[in-house]
Amino acid sequence: MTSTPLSRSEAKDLTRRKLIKAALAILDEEGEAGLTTVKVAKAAGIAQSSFYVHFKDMQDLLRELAEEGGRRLRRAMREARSKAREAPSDLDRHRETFRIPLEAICRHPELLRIQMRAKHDPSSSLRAFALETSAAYREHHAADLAALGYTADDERDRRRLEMIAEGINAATNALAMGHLEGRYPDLEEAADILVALSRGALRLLRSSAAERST
Amino acid sequence: MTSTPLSRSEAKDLTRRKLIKAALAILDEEGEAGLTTVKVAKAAGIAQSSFYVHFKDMQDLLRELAEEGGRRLRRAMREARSKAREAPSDLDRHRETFRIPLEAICRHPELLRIQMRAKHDPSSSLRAFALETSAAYREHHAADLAALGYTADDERDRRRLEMIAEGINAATNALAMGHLEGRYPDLEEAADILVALSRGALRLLRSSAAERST
DNA sequence: TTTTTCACCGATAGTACTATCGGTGAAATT
DNA sequence: AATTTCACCGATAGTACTATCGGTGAAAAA
Repeated sequence: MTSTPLSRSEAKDLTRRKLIKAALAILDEEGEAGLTTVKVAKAAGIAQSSFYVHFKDMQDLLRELAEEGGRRLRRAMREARSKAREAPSDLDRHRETFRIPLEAICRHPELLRIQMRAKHDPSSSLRAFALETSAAYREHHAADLAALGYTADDERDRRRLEMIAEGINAATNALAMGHLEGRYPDLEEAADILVALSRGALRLLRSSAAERST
Repeated sequence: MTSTPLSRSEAKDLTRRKLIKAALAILDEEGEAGLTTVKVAKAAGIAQSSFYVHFKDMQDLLRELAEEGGRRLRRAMREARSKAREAPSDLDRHRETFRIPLEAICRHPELLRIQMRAKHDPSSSLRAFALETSAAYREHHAADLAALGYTADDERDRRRLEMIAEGINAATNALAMGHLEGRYPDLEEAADILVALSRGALRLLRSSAAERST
């Protein structure tokens, strides 16, 4: 065992991280309603009153959580994009566009669970964050589809592209959750379905583009 | 104005319905966390303690709400099926399969909001109901797709059909919510997208069926 | 008419959580 | 070595909600 001659600030930072980690676990297991200073402090191994040494109140902790979540998400989206670019063919690139987020969700399912919950809960402190995240991911995906060659020239096509992105996102989340619940054991099959779904939608864009050029 | 010589049982039933209605409104506006006997009773115009004349506790009211919701949903699914059958062509039938639920959601968006929230909230008393509802709707939609001629013979195709149904359902909900939020003003466009999405997925089933018969 | 029933009331005990307080000891500074 | 700082502690006042109590008056039953 290594001895632990922690400086005061190091020790404080460690406790703070413990609080955040504990909050995340409780948030996932019991939801925002079950998240109390009593439980978080106990799980982090400190007194309830000491919670306030680190955060002004629970809102403050949740704000921090949202900021960290946002940072992680932006990093993940950047990485996903550069990874997908490595794919040799258009087909592979299209497929990677779905495989990567599916795997990301399965690596940290609690983040999606928390986000999906907050998105629809008007009382949630994380709601604004969840809505922003959703919008960011929708735009990201719309850009991905556009990068595959389905450029949207007019207002209507841009809206369509966004609808497709939103629909496909929702389907991605649903299938990932289904996988985690054990209903769809093979993640590759889920990716197949998503590719097929988006193919159908993109065919719509292509056909309307062809119509226009007639 | 008609005079109101209500019998005792009629008056009680009226109060009960007022409580349920108030609970639904609060559930939609503030979420399950904001649902208290104080607020529900006040909104229904009775004393907080009188809440217990009608329900054992809040769980009891939520159970009643879930049962009523279940009854409504089953009725709506029956009606949707018979309505879709009226469509003259296969194409129209396919489109109606999406138009009908989209319109149903927009008629009572609070029901979907409450359900989506409960589905992901482990602390929710309505969670079991939300999960059942989800599963029922998934099966319903899978049956709809099968009725369009995409019969699933083996295990793999059955699972695929279910994944498609789940994905399309999620997309339907997402687009309906987007419409309600004002992002997608035209519900017909949303239906177009959903038809296109499902077309793509069903093409996958058809191609694998063709492959098998080679 | 007399008696019983019961939906509703106000009061209140009990429970859970928040947020602040002064006190303590060890780390950091002087 | 003396002093200051501060992360943490236990205690507790304040707040919000739950669930039960006995009381009341009007409807229903006798």
